[in-house]
Order: sequence, then structure tokens, then C-alpha cells
Amino acid sequence: MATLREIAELASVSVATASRVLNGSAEKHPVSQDVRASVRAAADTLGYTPSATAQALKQQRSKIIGVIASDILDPYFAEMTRGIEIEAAKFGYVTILANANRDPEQERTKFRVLREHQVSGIVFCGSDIEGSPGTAQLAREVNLAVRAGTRVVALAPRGFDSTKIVIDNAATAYELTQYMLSLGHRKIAFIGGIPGLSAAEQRIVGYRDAMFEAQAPAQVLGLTGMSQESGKRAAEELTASTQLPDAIVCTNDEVAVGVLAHLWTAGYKIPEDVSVAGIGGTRGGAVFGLTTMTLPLVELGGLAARYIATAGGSSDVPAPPSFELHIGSTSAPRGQSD
Amino acid sequence: MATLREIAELASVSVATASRVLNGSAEKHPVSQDVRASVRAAADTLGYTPSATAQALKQQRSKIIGVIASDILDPYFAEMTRGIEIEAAKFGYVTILANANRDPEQERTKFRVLREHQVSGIVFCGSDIEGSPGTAQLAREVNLAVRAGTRVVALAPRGFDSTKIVIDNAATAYELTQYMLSLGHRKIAFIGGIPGLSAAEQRIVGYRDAMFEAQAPAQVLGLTGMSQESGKRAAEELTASTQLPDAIVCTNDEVAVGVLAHLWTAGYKIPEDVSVAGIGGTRGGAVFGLTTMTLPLVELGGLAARYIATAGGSSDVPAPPSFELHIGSTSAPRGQSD
DNA sequence: CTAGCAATGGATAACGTTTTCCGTTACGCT
DNA sequence: AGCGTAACGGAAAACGTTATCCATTGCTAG
Repeated sequence: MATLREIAELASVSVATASRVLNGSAEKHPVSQDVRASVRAAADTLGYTPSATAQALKQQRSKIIGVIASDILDPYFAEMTRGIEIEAAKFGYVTILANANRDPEQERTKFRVLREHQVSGIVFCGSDIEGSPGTAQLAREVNLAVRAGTRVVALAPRGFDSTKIVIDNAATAYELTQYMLSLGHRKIAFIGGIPGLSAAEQRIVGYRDAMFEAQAPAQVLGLTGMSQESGKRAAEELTASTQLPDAIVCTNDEVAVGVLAHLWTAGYKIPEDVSVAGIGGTRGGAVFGLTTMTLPLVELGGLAARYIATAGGSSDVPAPPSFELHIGSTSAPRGQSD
Repeated sequence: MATLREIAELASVSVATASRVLNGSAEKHPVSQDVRASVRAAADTLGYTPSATAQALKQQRSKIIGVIASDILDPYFAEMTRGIEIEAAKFGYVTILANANRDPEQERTKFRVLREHQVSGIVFCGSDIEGSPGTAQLAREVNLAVRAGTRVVALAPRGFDSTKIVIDNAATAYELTQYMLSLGHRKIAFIGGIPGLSAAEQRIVGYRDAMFEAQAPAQVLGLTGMSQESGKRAAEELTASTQLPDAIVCTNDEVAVGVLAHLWTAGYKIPEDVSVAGIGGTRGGAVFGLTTMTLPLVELGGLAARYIATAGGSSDVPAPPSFELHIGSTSAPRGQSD
């Protein structure tokens, strides 16, 4: 790979000048048109590719955003990471993706590795698992980093002192449940979640609140998982019992699809026999016409990326202020499975 | 962030020694136990984090693997990237993920950006779209890089002079079709693909071959897309026509799920009314008991990662030999939708 | 007794950039 | 004429590592 020095030599200018022409600061320090042209020509003939590594070392900041996703195969997080990547690219940033398999230990090691790579910031996609062994340890480490100036943003409820961009999970579930109630359903079951997973627990809270208000009997088969398989298993359990509910609200689209899968193969009609709803509005449920609360997943990711890419970038704020942004659930339920 | 110099100072040793203790080469150049201990202690108190950036600059090779995926939301590629990430981590590598949206232009820009980051190698997940404007240009650029020593591996049929690890798509589709035939189905339709997409076209070839051999009438609704939505639309078209086939073979699981979705909502019974099969064996189809050819997607990714992480690493091969690895379709179809 | 070697530690030159600090012009103004 | 000031261009010091060469010691083999 051609270096600036070689370019400079070929164009008979100094490396400083070559740098100014090829990478940026030609405004701060003017370079004549002639020189510019010859430098660019030299760069072309030699096939110059700037070394992002050297730039990062010099500037103490690589144009990389680290992403730690709870489960990369879950469309919920996949959408977020896509949002991050798209927005990051607009700022010339690139994303390093790490999958944590919902394991705080893995999150911790990935967090470290990402920091070693001098990333501009780190985004956590996915919420806390309270009570899990590594959770507190991770939080301590993250908080230390945040205080040291590392830009961290959590796209979910997290026990970090970092910037957070979170959806109001309780409100979302509340609205969805209300919607199902408004359709005339009374017996509405709730399925899904993982013990200690804040986001999931908040959704159960929202569901309970709505049911309580309507004086309808709540039935929570929660904490059964967040995957399609877990949804399927829970649905099997439900259909094995004496009486099917009028409707099933699921903690996310994946679980809902699993429920749908079982109900369908068991011969039930949706929504005639039972209504099913999910949360997320991911591509996964779209093809089934799943009723779901559409969440701005891609936009959330974009927000996170933009925050990292811009905060303290050209501005002169040394310590980017951590803030907490709550996205209300503004979307209305949509779909045909209700 | 603490640097080696600070550590060295605190431990009253030279940076060289600190480097030797903290990062690696303590075997090549021995360091006494006492010194080791004091350096490590210093590193601990100062909270040392090695700068991957500086290491990369010095060693002319970052421990990063670049991944360019055709469509990150398609489980087929998501599985591959997961395989890459898992295996890469074992070697202390990290992956930069870039989504190309099946667009050669985007692949090209991402390829450039990745190279700027001095990645150890680049993996393409997804095959060529022949005839597309940017394809030839991309190939030229990639080949140039390969010749210059960049390690590139394509996890799909590609017109690159790079290492390729490809599944025998024709054989896979052939086997699957034969299996469906062996079940007694005669009228078997094929759905899915994108014009110019080599992998998809190969699958059609395999299907045709099997049907021809069995003297069964082939019906290809190919080139309708690779997504769930496209599968659904194609299925709609199919059910609108006079007569439903006995079975439907789809180009991948996503399309198959889309087909399933339509058939189900339209009131058909699977597999009583019509059998459905996909290719890939991704998590997407699992919950529906979709009949599918399980492909070693994760393993493929792992192979690619291992190749990049190891080739020319400690060995002294300067130019890693490009090779072409064909994975036969060894798996048998599994699932209940047939 | 001494050449030679293993063990250990240090200095220092890179790696490819960016950026600050200094020249040198040339020009416009008093 | 004198001088401030843009407009340019270059030299060189970092950024944090690693690796190559040297220096010192304490041995052991001849």
C-alpha cells in the first residue's frame, strides 16, 4: 500500500502537504491548485489508500463504533444494528459488531476488546439481566470507562451511568393490551420474557396495568424466553390447558411468531379462534400480518450512531454529557392477527 | 488510558520490557519472574489497556476481519457472520460488519473502507449479481487487492481470484428435489431467486436436472426474490392459478417461510394440501418444522475466519495461496412440511 | 584463564499520520 | 521605504507499539 511519503516523493512535495491535500485540512491550511493537482495525480497513479490505523493512532480516535448486541439473530437487534451501521456510514464511520449471547460475561470481554480498538464509542443493544453474576461487574467497568470519557450508549434500560436511549416498554405493552381489550377480548394471556431482563419485565408491568384497569383477569406465562422456540413451547402449554384465551400478547415478535407457528400447526384459526400480538414491528412478523407495536428500531440505532459520531467531534465539548432519552410509544398497533 | 510508557515508568523498567511482559513475546525474549510481577502490578494499578491501534500500525496488520454481507437481516447470512465472529474471537480477532444490501456499488465502497482499516482479511457473504453495473468494477478492484496480498474469501460463487468456500448449490437443490420426488410428488414447483444471482441460478439448475431425470414437469417461478415477502407474493400467484402443485421447493428458507405464511392464511394444510421445502436450515424455518436442506452456514463462516486469522500468521508464507473449497451437500433434508 | 553462550534488560528506530511551529514570498497599505 | 499579513510550503515531533540491535552479567567448556 502506498503511503503518504511515497506520494509526497513522487509529487516532490512534503508529506505535510500531501496529507493536507489528501485528507482534509486543506481549508485550515491552504494549498495551491497546482500542488493539489500533482499530489492527487501521484496518489492516483500509486493507488493511495489512507491508513485508518495511523490516523486513529495520531488522532487518538478511530472512526469505529463498537456494537454489542444481545442476540444478533433476533431481528429486533438486527434492525438496531442496521440502523447504527447506516447512520454511521454517513459520518464515515464503520461498526464493529460483537454478539454477546445475552451473557454479561461475554459483554464484558467484548467491551474490553472494543476499547482496545480505540473505538469512538460503544453501543449496547439489549437490556440488563439483573441478578446475573456478571451484571454488576460489567456495570462497574462500563461506568469507569464512561467517567474516563468513553462514549457509551445503551439502547435499552441499563444500570449504566451512560447515555441511554430507551423505549418506554411498559407504555408500549400497556397500549397494546388496551388495544386488544378494545377489540372486545377479555381473557388475554401474556407470553415471554427472561428472568431479570428489565425490558421484558417492564412489558409485563404494562400488560398487568392495562388488565387491572379493565378489571380483566391477567394470565402471565412470562419468563419463558424471547425466542421463537420459547414462544412455541409456551403456546403448546397454553393449548394443553383447559381453555384457550381470547388473545395472546407476546413480549416480542419472535415469541409471537413461535406462538403463531404452534397455533397454526395445531389447526387453530387466527384471529378467529385466538388473536395474537407481538411487540417490535420487525420484519420477522410482517409476512404473517402479525399484529404488533411498531418500534423505531432502526431510528434508535441511528440516533445512537449519530450521538457517538458527532458528540465532541468537531465541537469542543471534552466530556460529552450523558443523557437519558425516553422514546414514548407513539405507534399504533397494526396487523391482521387480531 | 494508560500507556506502556507509564507502566514502564511506574515499574522502573523500560518500555521494551513492559511490552514483552504484557503483550506476548516473553518466550522469545525471557523476562525474570520478579520483573514480570512488578510490571503486571503496575499495569493493574494503572488499568492498562493495550492500544490495538498502535499494535496494528506497528505490525502492519490489525486483528480485524472485515465482513461484507449481502443482507444482514437474512438469517442465511446472519448465521454466517455469527460463525465468523465466533471463530474470529478464538484467535483474538474482531469483526467489522458491513451490510451491502445486495448492491455491488455498496460492496465496493465498503470494501475500500475496510481496507483503509488495515483489516487482516475480508469475507464476502453472498454471491455475485452478474450483469449488475458495478459487478465487474468490484471484481477488478478485489482482484487487484488479492494480487497485492490482501486476504479475501468469498463464501459464495464469485467472480473473484480470491479464496472461495462455496456450497454446491446445484447439488443441494438436486438432492432436495429428488427427496421430494421420492415422497411421491410429481408436480413440484420452484420458487425464488434474483436475476443474475449465481447461487440462486445454480439451485434452479439442480432442480431442473432432478425434474428432468424423473421426467416430471418443471415449473419455475424463479427470480422473484429471496425474501419472505417475495415468497409470499409468489405463493399468491401460484394459488391464483388453476391448479396447485404437489410440492414447492424454494430457493431458501426465507422464501419458504413466506410461502408458508400465504398458504396458511389462505387456509391450506401443510403438508396435506401441498408440501413446502426450503434450503439453508436457518433458525427462521425451524419453528415451523420447515423441510429444508441444512447447510453448514456457521461452519462456513468459521472456516473463513480461521483462514484469515491463521494464513501467514506465524507461518512465513508471504502470499497466502488462494484456493477454492467446494462443500458438497452432505446433509439430508429434515422437517415436517413435506 | 578465556572465549562463548544463555539469560536478562535497555535504547531506539520504525509504522503512517496529523499538526504545530517556522520560513519564505508577495502583496497592500501607510 | 517600511511593515503587517495573508498564502503557501516544509521540518519535525508526536501517537503507542514492537522488534532489532547492544550491553551486561554469570556461567561453563576447553
